[in-house]
Amino acid sequence: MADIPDRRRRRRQETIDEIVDLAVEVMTEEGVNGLSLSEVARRLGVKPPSLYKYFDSLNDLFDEIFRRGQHEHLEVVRAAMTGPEPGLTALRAGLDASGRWCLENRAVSQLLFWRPVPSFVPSPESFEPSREMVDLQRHALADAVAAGELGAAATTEEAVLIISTFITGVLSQALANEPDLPWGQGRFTPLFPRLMDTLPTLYPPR
Amino acid sequence: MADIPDRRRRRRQETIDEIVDLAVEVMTEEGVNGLSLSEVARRLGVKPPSLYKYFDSLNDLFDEIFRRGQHEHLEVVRAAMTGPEPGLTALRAGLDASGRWCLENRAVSQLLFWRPVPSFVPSPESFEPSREMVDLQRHALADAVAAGELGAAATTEEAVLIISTFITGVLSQALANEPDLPWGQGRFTPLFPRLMDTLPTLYPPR
DNA sequence: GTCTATAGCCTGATAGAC
DNA sequence: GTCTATCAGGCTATAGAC
Repeated sequence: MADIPDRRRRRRQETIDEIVDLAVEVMTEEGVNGLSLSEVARRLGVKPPSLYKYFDSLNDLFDEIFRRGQHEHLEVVRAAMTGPEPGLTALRAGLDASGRWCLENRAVSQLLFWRPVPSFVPSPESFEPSREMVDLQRHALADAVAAGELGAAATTEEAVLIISTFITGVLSQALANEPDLPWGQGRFTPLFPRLMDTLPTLYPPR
Repeated sequence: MADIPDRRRRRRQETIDEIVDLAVEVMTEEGVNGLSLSEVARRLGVKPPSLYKYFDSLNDLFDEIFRRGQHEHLEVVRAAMTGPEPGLTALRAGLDASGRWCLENRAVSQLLFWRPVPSFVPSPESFEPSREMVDLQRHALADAVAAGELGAAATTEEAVLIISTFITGVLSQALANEPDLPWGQGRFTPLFPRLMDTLPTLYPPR
């Protein structure tokens, strides 16, 4: 009988997962702030009040989606960067994986990177993965400098910002204008490799 | 007495302008799809049904905001490009004006370039200014090639896309992370000149 | 954990008097 | 052109029975 609490907790966790998945579905179809608890309840086959046993408010649900999104995105990028040769190769692999993930998770990406819901403010701890992300890129750039792929200036704040501008620009246009095409297809995402190729001229190794 | 219809029309036009201005205010405060006719009516000091004398539906109001936004943005860019020397200088002046306008009109920019309201589909004729915009850039690039500032490859579709990626990337990050800073301040918008400087290495004149 | 019931809002839109 | 009145529905969130 001692395992009954465990089973309960597991069931509860499964329900929470299901709610989050359905919520992401709704956001994808109706827009990020088209999310409503009632619609999620409808799809879960449950009445709206029942959801309040799992989330205290709509804002809490947003926060959980945000938190999971940040975490998943970070892990995808980290995984993609650990295999390949350090430096520029790893950096490109990571950003490539980021782009792919963002287009496979459009609604969540918009929540993470566009802030389309002014009333939703992510909790401070939700930002931790985003700091780690910058660290990953900084490290890859430092490796690239050490390997002679880039000049020393590539370890500045500016370099990180320029790289994130490349990926943000490509993704923003793809999400807005070609929302149904995966990474690598269409007019915009193929620009990314071309833009990354300019890094050695922006930060020439001496 | 023959001018009474004129005065009526003028009054009507003024009211329409006022509605649009208030709607943009609401979008700025509550998010693009936080716009509601009731809130506009409240601010106009009028009951919601009265607005239906001016717009048939919320969608029509969105469309008018979209149409005006496209038009105003195009004219701002065109004006900025006609003064200076043709070629790269004009191109940079135009994009600079575009960035400035977008940050001064954040909500409208989001409506124009991010499509955060899936249920809103702009009418086809609203897209005309956007085609003209591309033409302006194409012309400037052609001038730059003729002046020997860039290589012939700068007249390709790719060049236009890369330039729009630069401005989109910078603006997306500024709008999401530094929504209160004007063009030229903060961490992101100062990257733009730096990015434009890379054009001659991307498309080297021969 | 689920439900019904409900409070207390909000919304877009229409009909018809003035 | 403005209003009142109203429809018909949406929403978040809570209280309390089962």
